[in-house]
Parts: sequence; C-alpha cells; structure tokens
Amino acid sequence: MYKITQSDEKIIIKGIKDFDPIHTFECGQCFRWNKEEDGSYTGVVKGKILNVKKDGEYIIFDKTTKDDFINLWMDYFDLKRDYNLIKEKLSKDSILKEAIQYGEGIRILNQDEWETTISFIISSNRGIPIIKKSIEALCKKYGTYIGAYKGKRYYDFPSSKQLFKCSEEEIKESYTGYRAKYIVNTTCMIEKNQVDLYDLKKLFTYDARSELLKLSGVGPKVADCILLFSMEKYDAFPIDVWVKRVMEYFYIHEETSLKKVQLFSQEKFKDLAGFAQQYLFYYARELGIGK
DNA sequence: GGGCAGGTCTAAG
DNA sequence: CTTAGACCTGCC
Repeated sequence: MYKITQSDEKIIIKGIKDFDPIHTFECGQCFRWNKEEDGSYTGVVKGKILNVKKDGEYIIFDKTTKDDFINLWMDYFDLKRDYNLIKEKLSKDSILKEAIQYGEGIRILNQDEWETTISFIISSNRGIPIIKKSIEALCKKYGTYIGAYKGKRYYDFPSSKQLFKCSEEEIKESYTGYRAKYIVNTTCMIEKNQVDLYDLKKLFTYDARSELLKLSGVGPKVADCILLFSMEKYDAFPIDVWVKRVMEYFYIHEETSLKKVQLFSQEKFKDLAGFAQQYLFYYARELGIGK
C-alpha cells in the first residue's frame, strides 16, 4: 500500500494521501505534539518519541523503526482509512467543501483512552497554550522518563496508577486549578474500575457516552472528544465555542443553545459528524469566525 | 491590570 | 430538562 524505505532511525513513506502533520496536529485533537524549528513535529505516544515531517510527497518518521511504523503509527495516524472517500461524501455540502480545502490533511488520531480523558478534563474552559503547559507539567512530574530528542527530555503521560498516588494539591502544581479535584476523582473511579475506559470502544456511542459522563469533570463536550479521539466513535460531534460559532454562522443563522446545535449537527452529518467537526473547527480557527 | 479562555458543576425554575 | 453563575489562573 505504502512504499517504505529506511535509513538510520528514519522511516520514509511515499504515497500517503490526505495527511499533513500541521493540519492533523493543529486541529485541536491533541496537545502533546510540538513544532520544531524545521517545521517538523515531535510527540510522545505510548512511551515512544516520534518526529514527523512532510516533505513533498514523502512523510518522514524520525526516531522510529519499521516495526513500530507498521504496528503502532499506522494505527495511530489512521493510515488505513480512506479519507478521500469521507471528503467526497462531506463535500456534497458546499460549506464543508470549502472547510476541507483548508484542513485537507487532517486525520483523526487514535489516541489512548486514559490520556485523552485526563487531557480533555484539563482542557475545559481555557486556551490551548495553557492546556499544553498544564499537561506537560503533569507528564514531567509524574510520567515515566523516556529519553531525549533534539536536546529535549521527554516523558510518558502518567498512568492512572501513577496519578492515583497524587493528592489534589500535587495535581494543582501542574496549573490545573479547580480541575485538580476532577482529576483526582476520575483517577479514583478508573482505578477502582467503576468505569472501564478500555472497554467502552466496544459499546454503541450512546452507551459509551453515558459511561463517560459518570466521570468527574466530564460533560457532553469532553465526552464527545474522548469518543471521537480515542474510541473511533465518528458519529460523535464535540461542540466547543468555535464549532458552536461556525455552525451558527454558516448553518443556523442565529445564536442558539448547545442542545440545538448538537441535534442539528448529528442530523446533518450523521456517521461522519466527527470528521465534519474537525474540518469545521480548523476552518473556524483559521478564519477567526465569530470573534 | 482586567477580561478572556476548547466547559462542568450546582442550584433553581 | 433547560438555564444562570461560579470557577483556577496564566496569558494577552
């Protein structure tokens, strides 16, 4: 399917369509990928460091192996899915057709359930720079040290077991504010198996969602993010301020309630709602719609 | 320096 | 079941 070549610790892939690291990492689904001076992105996934760069028709995966590419990164970057088909379907809508042109290289990552849950609890009611800072601090304090790359030290996202040892005060040291209590409560629920995060993928979206809503600090928006970004529930449609504004601006033509936007979007985009959300989010931010 | 920022929780109608 | 306020705090 893809042509893979290897040199040193670099894996070079030719033939990946519909993938641009910038679009994928800047569309709001992840917080631990950071831009390097050369325009590449470095991140940590499942205890492994990776650097990704697009160079024309090549994607260069640095600091990894062919085995990891096939067993880990193919799945993480959703490279088995035909995004062209999804775009074709969504492009029947003229607004989405426009939005897709801006974020044509978006792929929805298959992230870890636990990391996604805690990350999006932290994300509520704040801007992206502070969210990233918060999560990095948490990783550095409580995550396992993995190694260095380009002179920076990298840490894994702390496991539920690692976080379970922390007090609310300790969590607060990572700039989490009042969300520290949510993190402590949710960690406790996970450790006591009151919700089995790694079992929810099997359930229908609605059932998985109601399980997630039991967690402290997880409301409708955060639950939808967890479903979409870590459980392959592509009918989920997370509505944050940006998506709400873009939906009202282009489709509904008036300010309305979250509930109405939710119903409207699910009905309109159905099983592709999550993909539509990503294109619209990127589009809204690029254009600064509704600011 | 005061207001804002990828929502959730809680209490009340 | 829908709506209004409070909420940590770093950053612009």
